[in-house]
Amino acid sequence: MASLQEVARRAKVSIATVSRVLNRSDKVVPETRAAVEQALRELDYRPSRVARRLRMNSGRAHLVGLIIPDIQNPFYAEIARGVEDAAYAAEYALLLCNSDESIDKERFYLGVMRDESVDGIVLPPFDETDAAVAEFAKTGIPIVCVDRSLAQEKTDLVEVDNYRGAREAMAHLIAKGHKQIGLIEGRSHVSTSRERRRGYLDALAGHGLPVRKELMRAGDFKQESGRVLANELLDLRKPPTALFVCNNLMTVGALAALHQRDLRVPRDVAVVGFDDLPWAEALDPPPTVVRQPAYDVGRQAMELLLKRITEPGRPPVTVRLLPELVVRRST
Amino acid sequence: MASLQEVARRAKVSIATVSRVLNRSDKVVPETRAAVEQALRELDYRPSRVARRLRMNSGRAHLVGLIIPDIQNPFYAEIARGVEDAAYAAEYALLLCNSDESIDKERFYLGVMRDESVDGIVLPPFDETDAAVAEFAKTGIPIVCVDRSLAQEKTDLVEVDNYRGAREAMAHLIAKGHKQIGLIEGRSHVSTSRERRRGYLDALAGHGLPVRKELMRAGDFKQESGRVLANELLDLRKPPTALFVCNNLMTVGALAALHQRDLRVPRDVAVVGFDDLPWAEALDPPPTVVRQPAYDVGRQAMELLLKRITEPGRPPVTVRLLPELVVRRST
DNA sequence: TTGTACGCGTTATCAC
DNA sequence: GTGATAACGCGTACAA
Repeated sequence: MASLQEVARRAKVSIATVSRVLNRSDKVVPETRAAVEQALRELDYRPSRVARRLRMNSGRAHLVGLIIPDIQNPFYAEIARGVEDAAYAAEYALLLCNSDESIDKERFYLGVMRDESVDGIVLPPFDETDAAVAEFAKTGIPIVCVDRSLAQEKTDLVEVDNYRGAREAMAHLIAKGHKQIGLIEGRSHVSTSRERRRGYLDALAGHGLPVRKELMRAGDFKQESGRVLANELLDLRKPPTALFVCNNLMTVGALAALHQRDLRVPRDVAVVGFDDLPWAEALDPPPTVVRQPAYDVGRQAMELLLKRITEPGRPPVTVRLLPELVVRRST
Repeated sequence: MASLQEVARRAKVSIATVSRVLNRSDKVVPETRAAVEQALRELDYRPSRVARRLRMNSGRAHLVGLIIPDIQNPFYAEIARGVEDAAYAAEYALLLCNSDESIDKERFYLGVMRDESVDGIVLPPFDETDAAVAEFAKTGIPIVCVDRSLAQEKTDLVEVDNYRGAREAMAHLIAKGHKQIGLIEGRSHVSTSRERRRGYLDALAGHGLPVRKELMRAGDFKQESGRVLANELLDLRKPPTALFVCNNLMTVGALAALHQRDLRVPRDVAVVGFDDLPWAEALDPPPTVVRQPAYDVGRQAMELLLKRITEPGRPPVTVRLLPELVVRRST
């Protein structure tokens, strides 16, 4: 709780000198430096990050924000962990918020970020046209998008090659002989959904398979919608023999629906999910998934943010990481 | 980015008046109030949380810290979610940190909390004698412990009745006919470990079963130690017929070990874990666990913290929630 | 009822 | 080399 003032008094110097000892390697004669350092130790002085933040223009708060839909979703937890580790390594603290896939909550938290004068934020935008984020971008506070991209604003971005992941998933299903493949995607204005759908459609076309519109359903990334939509698909007169489900929670929901109908996976219906699941090996059956390198997404996003903070003029960069098809026993 | 200064200029009043309009319902004549409010709107004024924090003694930062071992552990993710929801409801922001069960990382982050002048923190202490937390408590910044308690300091605390949970788990196992029950606990200086071990021992004694020291192993709460210790137990000349594993990650590790040895659960070895697992129903086999109400732990902790912030003199409170034995198919 | 002025703890720019 | 001192944005005694 000791302030510069008190340290200065104890060391019988001015606060300017103390500050110099702390920050700049300005000219300070060894004796006074020693005296100051002793006072610093004796009082267990620690600079107030708050006062520092108030004084500085920006970029030195050593604080960044992370806004994600839900920390309980392992995909975002993994991203968060990547961000946090990179932040810790650079001695940055992290303001974490859960937006619940709600644009209003996201807007509220963006306000908090602004009011806290964070050095920058990391987030997956609500969708491609996210007005709250676009508006926030105008403040000049650095933004790094993860997972999902923005249509208008060009910001730093770390994403995964969703198109490729979808193509691989579909190629795998098709190689297994499936011709009627159901798609359960997320909200359709989200860039990841768009890309995965494109992969789905191109894969069908590439293998000379017809597109059946009724086999394509859009949910909201949550478990319940996976369950509901899987049931809808299975109620079709000509139901799909395989499901391509576009995120982890919806995959769990879809599997639950299959389970409840006593359908055997993969014999009756095969399933490929997007996003890996924790302890996938312990699941019944272990699901085949397109694994995203979520930890790296988070880590690299934070590193990009740090770069932008120190070098604001740098043109925005897009990092695209590769997903990986992990074949297990649901296909 | 507009400051009080600018709003005042625009409304042709002093900053004091603007501040009054914003904060206190002080006497401000309707006309000037209207003028100020218009200026506020026109400039899209938002108070700087940083400046406010610097000015105020404490308790009004609307910022709290949460330090947990690992956000990727679903138990802590659930607590975090509970804390965050309660914080959001009160318009508090959350500084989140992962301590990785490392006392040094915890100490580092406690420093950050102090430097950030948070209104309070929520955390499960490293162990009962956690010196870093004890030291932090001296700053007077409110602390609410969750999950684990402190031996010396008396702080607000939200915990689960671990003893009772352990007794129920053991009673269940014993009722199934098991007499050789292995215990895989966490670090032994942690309050939860102590209580669960006590439950294990008392259950044995209560049913007239002998204690075999070699059946009791202490790990570090992480998955790998669950695997290693399960293997050690199974390598015993007289191996246990059932395992009581004291947290979620170690349970997963233990199940993996059993799997790898091609042992059937529960036929060859039965398993009860502490902490529920996400998608437990989809696991093979769905594990019997002692479920902790983690979300409520987090929510109530945050609510306790808010109470303490507004009423610092209040004597510390302990809230003890009940766990629940969820019988599934690993026993 | 409203305005002036101070202080919160820093950093940085001047003088000396 | 070192020391005053002016910001940063806000809340609040105190004066008007």
